[in-house]
Amino acid sequence: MMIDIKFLRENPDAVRASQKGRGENVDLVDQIIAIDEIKRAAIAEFEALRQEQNTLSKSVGAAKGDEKTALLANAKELADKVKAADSKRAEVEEQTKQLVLQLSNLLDTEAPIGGEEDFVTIEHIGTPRDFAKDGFEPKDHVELGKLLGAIDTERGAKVAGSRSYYLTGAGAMLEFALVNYAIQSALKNGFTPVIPPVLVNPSAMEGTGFLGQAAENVYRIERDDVYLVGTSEVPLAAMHMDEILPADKLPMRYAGYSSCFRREAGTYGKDTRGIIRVHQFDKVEMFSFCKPEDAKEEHKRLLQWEKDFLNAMEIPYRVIDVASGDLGSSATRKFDIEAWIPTQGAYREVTSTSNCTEFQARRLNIRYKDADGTKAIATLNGTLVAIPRMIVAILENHQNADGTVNVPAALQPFLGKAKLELV
RNA sequence: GGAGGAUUCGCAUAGCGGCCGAGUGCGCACGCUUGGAAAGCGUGUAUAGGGAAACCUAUCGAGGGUUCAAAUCCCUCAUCCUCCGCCA
Repeated sequence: MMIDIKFLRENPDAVRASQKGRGENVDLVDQIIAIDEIKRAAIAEFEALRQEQNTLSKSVGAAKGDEKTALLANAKELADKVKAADSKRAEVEEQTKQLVLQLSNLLDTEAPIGGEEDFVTIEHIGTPRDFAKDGFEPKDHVELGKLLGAIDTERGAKVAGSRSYYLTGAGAMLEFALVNYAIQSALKNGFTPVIPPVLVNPSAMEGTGFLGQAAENVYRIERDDVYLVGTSEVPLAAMHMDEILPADKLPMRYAGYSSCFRREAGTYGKDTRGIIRVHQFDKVEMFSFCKPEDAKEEHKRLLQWEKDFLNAMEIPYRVIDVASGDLGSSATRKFDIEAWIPTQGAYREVTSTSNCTEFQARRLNIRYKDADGTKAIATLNGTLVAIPRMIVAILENHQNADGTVNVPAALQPFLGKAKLELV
């Protein structure tokens, strides 16, 4: 399930409003309410018959002789009825489940309503550099990557097709430095570092909500019925699938480092140059399990840690509150951080944090337990660093007239140098 | 890829057609006992669904089958362990 069916039964208007805000199917709500009633009737009927059968079966065991023969005849007839009622119940339950799975998460009432363009800018941090004042035209990351021997997109395309690349020399070292710095900050903030599987089974994919509208962007290995994850959010969320977590351990925070795979279907014209949009990249992802009542606070914390990272990289950026139509089915609210990319004269998404409330947890059957019993848990995720886009931002923002690039102070200990030199 | 074994309530196990939602030990919680603690004693200790409630229903890796009745019998699948092969 995703939305709590009891909640839906009692607050159908709230669910309708949410679906409408996302630009998704509103009628679904009424279809579900209708079939839910049929389902409950079917359950009641099955259970009544089953109860009768259980009682009768017990008396068969105790009876002897003629009495037993007579009871057996009755019991046989009843068994058929039970079987019929049971398959009816199973059928209706499955139909209900399929419909409920189509519902997206309930929108946060504070999330802006609208499409991709209707985001609200929350703040700007830092000032885009004035290259005119510095007296040179900025080079883009592709050119810088070549001069530094850091990025090789031509050979990437030769070997693996479009949207593929090699990180070499300083580029590869930059990745290691970024990952090490990210993991070190995550450790400070109470995260457990994780290297998760990137090849997962359908239930993990389904549970995290990536087989809905997002399915087009997922690589599937048909022969073995497994998927390549587009983010370590998937294995991190599914890690506790079918588990009950102890309340006193919450929040549980994981920092996953993994490769991410995206088909990028339907983006043919977009970002064809460089490594802004690629089929494979590495990323450090924050993931948190917490009590639903703490989720909003946790979301703010994730956002703050993302900001801390950008600040440490000394890159100007803005924070946006993503609008309802552009949220993804799991998220109730999403904040993106967009870094300033000088050669594009634009802010481009580098990290993103979503509050999924109980949506994923309900589908993955993850709960927590305290003194009062077991309850729904909330999940949240946020990018600490997505390597290629961060490399783009660093190269372009910190370049010098000769093509060398200054290394942000925070990265210098990890990279062992203050400047990337030409090769 | 081939052969065998396993999968039961947090953990370890018992159960091999009805008296089993399930016994025992450990663990855990509460209480008694104690100057305090340990030991001892007692009680409790899954999850989900339906119902206003009493209560009922489901779940012994998953799914199907046999049967009036399945943890127990049969089939399929998954995972783990051991051995063989292959690869590193």
